[in-house]
Amino acid sequence: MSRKTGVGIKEIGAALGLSMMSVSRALRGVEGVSDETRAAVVKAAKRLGYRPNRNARSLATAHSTLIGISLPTLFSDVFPEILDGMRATFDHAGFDTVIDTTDYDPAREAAWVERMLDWNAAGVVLSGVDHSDALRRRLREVRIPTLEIWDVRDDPIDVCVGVDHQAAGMRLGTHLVAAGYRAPAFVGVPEGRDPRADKRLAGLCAVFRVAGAADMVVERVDRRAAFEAGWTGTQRLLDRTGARPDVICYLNDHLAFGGFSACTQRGLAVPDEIGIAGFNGLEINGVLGRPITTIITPRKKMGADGARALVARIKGARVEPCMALPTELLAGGTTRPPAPV
Amino acid sequence: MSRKTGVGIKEIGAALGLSMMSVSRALRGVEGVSDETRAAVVKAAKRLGYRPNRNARSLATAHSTLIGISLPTLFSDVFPEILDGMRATFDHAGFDTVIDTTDYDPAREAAWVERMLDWNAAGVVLSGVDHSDALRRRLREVRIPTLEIWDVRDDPIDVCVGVDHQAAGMRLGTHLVAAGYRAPAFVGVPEGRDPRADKRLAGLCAVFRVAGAADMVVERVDRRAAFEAGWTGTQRLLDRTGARPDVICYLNDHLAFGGFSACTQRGLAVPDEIGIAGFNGLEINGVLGRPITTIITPRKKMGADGARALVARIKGARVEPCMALPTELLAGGTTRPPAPV
DNA sequence: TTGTACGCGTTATCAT
DNA sequence: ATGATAACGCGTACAA
Repeated sequence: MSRKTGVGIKEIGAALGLSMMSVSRALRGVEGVSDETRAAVVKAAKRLGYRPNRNARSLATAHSTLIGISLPTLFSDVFPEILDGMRATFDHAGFDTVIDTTDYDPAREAAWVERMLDWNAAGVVLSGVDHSDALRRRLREVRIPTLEIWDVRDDPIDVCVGVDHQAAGMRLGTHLVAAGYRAPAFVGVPEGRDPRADKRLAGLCAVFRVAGAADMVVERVDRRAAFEAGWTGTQRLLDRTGARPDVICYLNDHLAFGGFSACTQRGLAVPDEIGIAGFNGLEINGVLGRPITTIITPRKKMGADGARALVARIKGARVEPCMALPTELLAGGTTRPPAPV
Repeated sequence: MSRKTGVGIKEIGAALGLSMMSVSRALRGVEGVSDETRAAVVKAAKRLGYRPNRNARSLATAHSTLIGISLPTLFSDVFPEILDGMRATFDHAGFDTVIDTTDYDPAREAAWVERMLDWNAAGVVLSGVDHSDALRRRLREVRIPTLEIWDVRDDPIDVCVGVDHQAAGMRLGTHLVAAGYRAPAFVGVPEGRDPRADKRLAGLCAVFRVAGAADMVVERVDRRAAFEAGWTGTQRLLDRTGARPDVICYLNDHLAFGGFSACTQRGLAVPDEIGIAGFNGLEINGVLGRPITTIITPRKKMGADGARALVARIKGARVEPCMALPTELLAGGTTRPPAPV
């Protein structure tokens, strides 16, 4: 239609008898305008209710202030917390953030990256570090600053900030082994759906294997609802003939709480008959009489650090390509204390 | 800079000896191109890796496929669920969604609306129906399709889809009064922060007042973390000299669980010594041995219905301006059953 | 069916 | 310090 949108630079210029360029310069705060004309322009812009047209600006400059953030899900507070950490930094630096959720679908993630590129995004944030070669190549080709958050690897697409999930799994496993557990089980989502959880599971398995424990029994539940997934997975696990785990590890604390609830409802004493361990250190843990044994991850700091790194990359600075943040073991009341040495 | 971005319509035309318009028509799927040229164009576009420039398109058409969604917070799963309901519809209709969180700050919401207008957004979604007159006027002035979600009022800015929070509060109150409770308390966030919670509280107060109950005791906690807010608020409430509530209502089920936990830790028997009631019907309720008495809200359906309404408005259709969705009372195990008549 | 001319609002470049 | 001109990539209107 080529319809006019409203008050533009042209109108301001007309009202003041100035060229569009002077107005543009004045508004952007760049050099080359006298203080008085700048003041006049700013005043007129305010009076006329001028609003810059971002599309036109992006078209002219071939870049935008958009940062696209791809998250698998917004449930369970984990990614909202990471987001919380990123947002302040991005806002402060003048970027607009666009969030998309992929529901753990790589195809959706790839499609979303293309859409962001269509918008001339300034940068993108992906969750995790497991992406197809095609996507990795594509992002490097177009040289768009890219942050991979929540997980780490030595060769990120551009920069990554997260925690070492396999190491976290090993750390938890070591603690459980020290407590004398030898028949571990794991309740999570279908394999491949959450690569981070798979890595943590791998870490657990490795430690228990070394300790000569029984093989890890794994129960996978395909549900979005975390508490219910933990509850259902635990019921199914304990219904299995021959499954006699002495400790159950969960994808995260919400699943663990669901599992804890299921165990209690079955009359199993925690931690005497069965141990329960989660992951993340979610806030529900702060109100439980018996805190869940877990690994605390610095989600907010991760978001803040990641955002800072991405902004630096956008500005052309070099930054450490891989930042692994420390985690903390919380020895809760849902597992036995480690045996004294 | 005026730098070229990549392969555009021009390049495709040049490669095929066609005018830009034929290429544009072919790519957009509009009439006026022979099937063979269209096929050739599509093939060439794919081969050359053509990607449309959304900024240019928006600039030319004075509208975009962007839908801006403003949410107060992404914690506690409530808004993620509403979002979940909206997303599928918007995606299917070809819209890109941009999410922003305001942390319950009206100023942030207003600023975000302006940014969306700068991007020529196709429509906006606001949370709740309590917005400043200035914002209401502004949105109506620019005639942008606007959905207000989660709450209802007779005169929305454009359309609203939600539940009647005061009625929900009254419904819960009626149930509690029938169960014999006469000394109510409420634990929530500072007044004005969550207008929906304030309305529910008003509904509760009205019902208890009519029943001749003691004045509602209100404890407000300023915390983002829901479980902990409920826990802390309950401790503070019960530490007050003279506060002897027989039932505590909470802003939502997560706060209620925190409160339940606090009561249990203080040795109070639920529901015999004290009743606990929440709101929303969050999924944690599905794993508790003693489900929390609550009002179940249809959050996913709300999102879906709302998105459909907004898409209809964007397409110029008239729709019912106010859609109030039904809620459901869940008589859980944290309150006494209603006395028999 | 296809092409030409121009505009969308802004910024870059080169002049004055 | 300020202005004129062209360009960003695409779509509309109208002509051929």
